[in-house]
Amino acid sequence: MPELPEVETVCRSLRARLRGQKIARVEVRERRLRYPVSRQLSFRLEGRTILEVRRRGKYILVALEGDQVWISHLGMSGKLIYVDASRPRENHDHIIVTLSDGHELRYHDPRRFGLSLVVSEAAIRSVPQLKHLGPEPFDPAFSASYLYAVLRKSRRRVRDLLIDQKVAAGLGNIYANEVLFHAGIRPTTRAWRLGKRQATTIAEFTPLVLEEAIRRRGTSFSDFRDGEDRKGRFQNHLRVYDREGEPCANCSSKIKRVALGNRSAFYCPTCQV
DNA sequence: CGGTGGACCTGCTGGC
DNA sequence: TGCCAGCAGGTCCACC
Repeated sequence: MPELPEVETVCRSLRARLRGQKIARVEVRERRLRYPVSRQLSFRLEGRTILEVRRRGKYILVALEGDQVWISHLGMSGKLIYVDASRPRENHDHIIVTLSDGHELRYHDPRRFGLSLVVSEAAIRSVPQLKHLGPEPFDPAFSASYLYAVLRKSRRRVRDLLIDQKVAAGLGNIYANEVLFHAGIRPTTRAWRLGKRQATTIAEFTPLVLEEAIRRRGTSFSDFRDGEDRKGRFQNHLRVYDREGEPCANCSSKIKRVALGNRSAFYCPTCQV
């Protein structure tokens, strides 16, 4: 569910709420996430003060005093929400963090595809899930020449390449499809067939689309909520994703859907070649 | 190494 | 109304 814009929205909405707070207590009610939650999670978090909240790809990093970082991934259906402690607990509230101001931070994830672990700052580089992440789309390293070099040597479909976290950290199926619409390229196109100009267009549109989605606080179909449990609004501005049969905003052709691997790709048959 | 398909989960929707 | 298949924003692994 949550791709870069959604994770960034969660981080921004939590940042001011969490900074400076002390973690009073951590209750793990369900350890069976994508990876089992360590029995030492509570011990490593309790008593520490939160310094900052940051993001890497689709991972949320909460830095704590004492050189510890609490890393969360929301999988497909996860939420990390800051709520009043009096609010009733819900099914699938797997981790409850009690804060010094009387609020709780709740990790909620029906499908349990997420992750939650604590490491030292120095160990972030060696966390298996993080160490192969590619450049952030807002980083200068995500340049036209970088992307062209990656595209030209791959026989994969361009949509598959763009959602590979080694290529661009944080891009997922929604935004890969949206970027390709703006670039005028079909998601099914083999990457090596694209030229420098097309690589440049993709490299330029990627941060623009993501920035626009962040401005609208992410895409909420059913699950996604920000750190205060509010929906995003970008679902109303999608050009192709989940719009099969609807008219293209540019040319009114019907948007098409194709299955690529196990997941859907969407495109305008007229605007995307 | 690259590509494909399935597995991990729950919940919602649409067709019959 | 009820049941069931299909599908969902992510990631990893086995297999060819």
